Amino acid sequence: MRTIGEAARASGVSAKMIRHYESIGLLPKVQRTGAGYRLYDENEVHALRFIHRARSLGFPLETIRQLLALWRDRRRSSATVKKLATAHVADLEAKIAEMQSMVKTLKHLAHHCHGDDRPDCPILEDLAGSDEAVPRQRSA
Amino acid sequence: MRTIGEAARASGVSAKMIRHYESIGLLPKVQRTGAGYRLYDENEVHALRFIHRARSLGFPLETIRQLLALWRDRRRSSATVKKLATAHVADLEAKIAEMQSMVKTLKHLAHHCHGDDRPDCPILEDLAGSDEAVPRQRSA
DNA sequence: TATGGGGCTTCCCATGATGTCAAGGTCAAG
DNA sequence: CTTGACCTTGACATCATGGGAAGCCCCATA
Repeated sequence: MRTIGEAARASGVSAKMIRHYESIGLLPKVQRTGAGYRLYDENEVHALRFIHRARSLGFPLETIRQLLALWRDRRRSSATVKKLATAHVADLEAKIAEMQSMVKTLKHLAHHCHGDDRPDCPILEDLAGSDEAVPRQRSA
Repeated sequence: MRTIGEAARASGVSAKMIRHYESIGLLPKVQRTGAGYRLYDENEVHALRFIHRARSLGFPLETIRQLLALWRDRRRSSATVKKLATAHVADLEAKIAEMQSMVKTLKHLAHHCHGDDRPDCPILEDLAGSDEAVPRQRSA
């Protein structure tokens, strides 16, 4: 039986987050000492490590909730787990693609920016709407 | 002069966000009608478009604040702008690398997961700490 | 002119995951 | 008994955005 601080150190999840996970029902309420201190046994610390690892792979807490349930369910099908993982991979890849597109654009713009004392800058021109830059009050 | 809804449609920034940007001082307070309706002129809509574009490139609002100031400063140096952009690119690339590492691990795990009715699943094994899975109460 | 619909106002709450800070109780060692 | 480390809860911050409620305003149409 460990206190929350010990469980935090043993799992890599901060005490703050352990309490938070409990408050949102990701973890069950654990035993308490007479003074109200939380006490964690080996199984609970193991679940914390599970969460920590899942977070490090970017899984959102809601998915981790499902993963934990599957982990505990001896009758689970690996297909269910795999679906969650591949869906997460798709999410990640979508975000990566979006960011790569940003990087591409930004690098292109930065490449054409002198980066000296002069004020002229293709980056600002792009942001300002290069193809429509400061239209002199198009009477609309 | 446009109302907030018109400015939103013209800029791509939601009315909700326009108000928010004003409240955090990203945008100056604009003119109001007698009834309290905000009114936007062409310059202000232009600034909104600027923000919209910058957000689409992933710039955080604090950086956009600086970019707006530079945009308005005729005595700016393009070097300053370029620094902001390249720093942002570095941020993006760091996040991309992190996510790519997640994807790599997840794909590897998923590849070895049967994805059928059986419960055995390398993904869960990894999360559970494959190399240390359920240590029978290591008396610590 | 009355009424309705749509737009505007402000304010509060929620998201997702985490952190910081504060005020107070507790425990163990000295 | 004091001190310091640890625990408790709760509020607030981050970052950018959305949703919704309550209420006022404006215009068009019947």
